[in-house]
Amino acid sequence: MDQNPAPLSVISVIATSLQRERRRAGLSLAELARRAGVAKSTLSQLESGTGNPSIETLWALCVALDVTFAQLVEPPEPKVHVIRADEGSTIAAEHAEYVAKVLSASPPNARRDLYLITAQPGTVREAAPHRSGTYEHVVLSVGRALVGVQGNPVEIGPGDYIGYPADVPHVFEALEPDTVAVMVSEHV
Amino acid sequence: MDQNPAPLSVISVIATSLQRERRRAGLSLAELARRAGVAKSTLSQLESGTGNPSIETLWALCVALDVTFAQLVEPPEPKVHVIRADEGSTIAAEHAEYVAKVLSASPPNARRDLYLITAQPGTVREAAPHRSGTYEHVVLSVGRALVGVQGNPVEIGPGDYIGYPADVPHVFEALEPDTVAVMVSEHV
DNA sequence: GCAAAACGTTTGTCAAGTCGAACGCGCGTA
DNA sequence: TACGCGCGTTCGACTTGACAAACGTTTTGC
Repeated sequence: MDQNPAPLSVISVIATSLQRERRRAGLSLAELARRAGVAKSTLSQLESGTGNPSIETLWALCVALDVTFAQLVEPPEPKVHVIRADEGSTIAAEHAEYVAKVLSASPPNARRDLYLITAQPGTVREAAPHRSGTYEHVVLSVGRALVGVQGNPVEIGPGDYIGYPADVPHVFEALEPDTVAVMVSEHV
Repeated sequence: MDQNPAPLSVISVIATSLQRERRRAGLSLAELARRAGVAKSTLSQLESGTGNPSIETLWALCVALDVTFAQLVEPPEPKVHVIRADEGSTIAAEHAEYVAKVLSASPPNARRDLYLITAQPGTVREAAPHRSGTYEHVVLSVGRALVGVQGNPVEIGPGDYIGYPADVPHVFEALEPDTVAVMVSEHV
């Protein structure tokens, strides 16, 4: 039932993240333990990958370190990445009237995806609701479009921004040829 | 030792989130417990706000529910939001040669910010490194620009995308008048 | 209408996390 | 050199979470 990449490594990820964030904050193990209100022995075990912290313990450490929960459980991976306008894999709809290019997906723990959308008028793209907690941001670059939740879309033009919950039916309808937009789809 | 706003509420948030996501998935308490490999008594206690789950337990539930960690610890708040091209607060640099408009900030637990950038040629915007783990995505809409880490920027044009770590010095230099770009700044 | 099953809760036992204290280590100082 | 301080680790006792089993309740099916 587990094909996930990190069943028990969650602990080791937290171990390294904890140490990384603690040092970034310039705190000693004892000092952080004091501020978070946990025993330094506990913190020592966590950073060494031993043990399986409770939520309250981890939360106290998050608060003391001023970091988010996700910062401790998701490993980083920073690299410069360029995708030219004529490169990248595109996700075409039925016709070539709606083309979405994935610029930056968010594996493995989904968070947000970044798309470049090129759409033609004449067809309405009705998207089924995505998973709960999904929210989409759209910035229109070229053209005009009707965007938003189904039944109450908003017309936007170049430079306009719209954000809307995407866990309900929503639409994207180009009103001019070669309408281009940048879309960020994120999971809460 | 706890003055934080949510010492035990973390548990209650998880309790409600857990039940919400479980029902959204159409699973019974016993069924979810079976899939996640945890005792249903444990799950029952968690959903009732009793107890303080360990990371491994919560992780198993996240995997079984196919949700992210953040989905269980952060309450949602979905609303449609529109910012017209001539609206919104802008962050101007020295002159009017670089204008960044905040489209979507990410309070309170910083995650990602969404900007619309309008820049003029002639000045190089050199940004100091942001907090560790920050990564920026840029999609160019109009014009041309040199973007990327300092010392090794990349020239991009309309439709081009570039992502780069922003916890090191980086630059944004417009090469044409009225260069427009969408930028997503996110914290890992 | 009753038996069988499923659901969610409660209880008791065992394992494990948390804590405080003691320990070894390195460093600055008298 | 010896002392004191802070660091991070290890050890024993206590507390608590995870589990399996039994419970009462509701729903399904014969």
